[in-house]
Amino acid sequence: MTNYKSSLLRLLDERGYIHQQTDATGLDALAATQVVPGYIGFDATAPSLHIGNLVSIMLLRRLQQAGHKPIVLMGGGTTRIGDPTGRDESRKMLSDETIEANIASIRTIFARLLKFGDGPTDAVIVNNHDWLGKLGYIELLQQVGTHFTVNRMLSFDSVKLRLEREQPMTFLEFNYMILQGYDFRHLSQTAGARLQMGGSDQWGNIINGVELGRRMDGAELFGVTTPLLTTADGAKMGKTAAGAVWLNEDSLPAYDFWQFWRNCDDRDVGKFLRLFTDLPMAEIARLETLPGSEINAAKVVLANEVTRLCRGDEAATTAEATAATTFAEGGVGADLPVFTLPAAGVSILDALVGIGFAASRGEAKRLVAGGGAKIDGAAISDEGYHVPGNAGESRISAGKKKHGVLRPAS
RNA sequence: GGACAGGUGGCCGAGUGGUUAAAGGCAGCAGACUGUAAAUCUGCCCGUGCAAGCGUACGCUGGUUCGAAUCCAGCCCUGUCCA
Repeated sequence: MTNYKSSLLRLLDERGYIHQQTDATGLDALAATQVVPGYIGFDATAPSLHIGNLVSIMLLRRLQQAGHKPIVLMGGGTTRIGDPTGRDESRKMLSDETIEANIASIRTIFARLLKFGDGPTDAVIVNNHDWLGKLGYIELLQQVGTHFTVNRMLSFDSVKLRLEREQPMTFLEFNYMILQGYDFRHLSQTAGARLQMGGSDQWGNIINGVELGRRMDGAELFGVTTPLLTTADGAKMGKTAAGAVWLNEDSLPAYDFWQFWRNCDDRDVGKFLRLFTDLPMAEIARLETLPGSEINAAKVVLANEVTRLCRGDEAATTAEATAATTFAEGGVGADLPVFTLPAAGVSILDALVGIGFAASRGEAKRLVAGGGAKIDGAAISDEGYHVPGNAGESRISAGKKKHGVLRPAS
């Protein structure tokens, strides 16, 4: 399976993007001879995509790098349904305005990672609400409904697991896979799409589209899924203390984004470098085999590269500088969160809450009691400690990784 | 519409009248050890308060009781089977 003719599959294979394919040799042959328009669908449930989506986004980037055409499908229509895959509970219904606003916000990340335009390999964005929204129910049933059997639909994991666990699944959600299948068929007709990609959990949905295209139009469509991205200790990727690792700047500051990568597990460094950076394979091979604590240098490279791609050069440079100052010198970097001290000063508890290191005063107390609260590196063990408002700038820390600046109100 | 089972803290899941802010696990936070890693060990893990305490909390509403997550009634929601 490793002797691919096409640069596309060689690239995807060596960087670890391929989990399953519908027809590896067929796709390989196609990609070796012509430009393949390929798409990935993205939900619009939040105003930003997160790290879990980054594999898919990078996959589109690789597609373009290999000389093919990426199509970004925004799920304006399907988000109104809610993908039941991997979910035990029905998703909350989102208003149309929210969905449209989310789509507008999400688009910004693609602009950084893909080249858009009118050229043959330039990326485009489409919104499936444009066609799904117009679809009549009778029309859908006639055209598409005849190609799906309920027997088969029930056999898909997304449905089967719900039923086995005796969890509710609404008819609305049950239809999700049909609409996603319809998307593929529609894009193959209107945009020449031949390939749909997605996470491994999308396998069933992708297959549906491939088969629907064949049955309705006799089209030869392909599907590729990426491995489910987990961290080395098996947890689902993309969670930090603050929640999901968002790709958009307004959802997660660049410094925190940078820190996420800097703090990754040793064992994930190589995998992440291959998936999320454009560094040459030889360089990655060198970095990931750095022995012992030298691997930290590779993590810095990883953090820099990914931050650069997703947030821009300046964000990466500043974040790295901040980290260097903060951790190596025990100082305060430009990117650290700032809490402005009132003239009268505040209690240590209010300072911790104010800067966002503790969600409540109770939590701040526990932090102090546990010895995790520090000012200028010195542990504060008295929860009644008062931070003076006129003693100059100081560094406040919660644990070893969270640092911030206490700045007097000039 | 009927019969049965169920709805507990971020999640899973114990708990059938008081000692239950609610066992245990997961996730999370902090400390030790380290390399801003992993593993391991320790502590914490609803809010408020220095504290005693107070306020909230076991689907919703009402009731029984000195006292209810636990008993009763009605309602809402979910599952299984039946119509």
